[in-house]
Amino acid sequence: MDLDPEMFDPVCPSGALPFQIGDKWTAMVVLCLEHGPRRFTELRVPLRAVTPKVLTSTLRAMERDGLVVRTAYPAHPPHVEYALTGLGRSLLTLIAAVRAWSGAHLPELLAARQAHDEAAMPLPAVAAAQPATRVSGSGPTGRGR
Amino acid sequence: MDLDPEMFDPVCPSGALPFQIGDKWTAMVVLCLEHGPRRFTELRVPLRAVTPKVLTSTLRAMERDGLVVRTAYPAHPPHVEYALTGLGRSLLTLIAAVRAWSGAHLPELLAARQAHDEAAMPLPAVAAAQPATRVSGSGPTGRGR
DNA sequence: CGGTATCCATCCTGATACTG
DNA sequence: CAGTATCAGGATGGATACCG
Repeated sequence: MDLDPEMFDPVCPSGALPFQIGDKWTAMVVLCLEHGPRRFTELRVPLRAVTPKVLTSTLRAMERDGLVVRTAYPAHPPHVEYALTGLGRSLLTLIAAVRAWSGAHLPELLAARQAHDEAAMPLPAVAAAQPATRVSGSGPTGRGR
Repeated sequence: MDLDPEMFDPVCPSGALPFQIGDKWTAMVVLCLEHGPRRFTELRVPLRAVTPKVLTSTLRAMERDGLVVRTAYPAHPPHVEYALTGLGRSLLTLIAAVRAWSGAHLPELLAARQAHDEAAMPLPAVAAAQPATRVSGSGPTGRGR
């Protein structure tokens, strides 16, 4: 009917963000830089001690996409600061929208997930206690990161 | 200064969406179902022939999270329809916000990326033609899905 | 039609250790 | 301090083939 085979841009599926922004750390880095520049080690604190390798690759990709600027002050010990660009700052409102959705709907999603999991895998003790109770559950559902 | 070590919820980093929603296909499935229920095979068309295995696991996870409902009509040949729930529909406005950001800023992001890549890796012919031109570029930048 | 079953290629992330 | 180098593990996405 109205499902167009070319409905989605192959470069940017669903008109969504280039995937980098949807990765594990980018949004968090943007939030960490919201109130001003931060240093490499400062960023690692709220990011639950993400390893330097991962933080480096995240920051490099963000720099490449014009979301942050890296400033190195020639000194010993080294001093490097990361700051949001205007483009990076523009993500703040979008991230706020995501957080608003989570605040409003995440509990419902989590409840649905829990109900689904419990229906598919009833407590063994209870299931065993009710001999003829039909289960009708579907197979293993597991997924979920 | 104000970077709180517990700034981010470990269950839902950055207050962002549970990761499933950020996966490769979920947002697209939501958009495909915007105007009414669709059948399994119908969904594969705009999704660029995603393999049945991947579409199945995406839909199962969405069902688990209460984003879609699956309805099977007992008939031959089989007839199964997927429809958005209220929760799934609530994602439409969020996805619209994402698309709006892309429309407004993606060109800028892509331009920054291209400029960065060209600066790091100038055309060999041009570079070779200018003997003493300093390059100063940083190392290999590659990433980018 | 609407899936499953296998196998496979990455990709991403992380732990650990070392350096200018 | 701000990274880089190496190695390893797991999850994701996909190709291909088969089934009720």
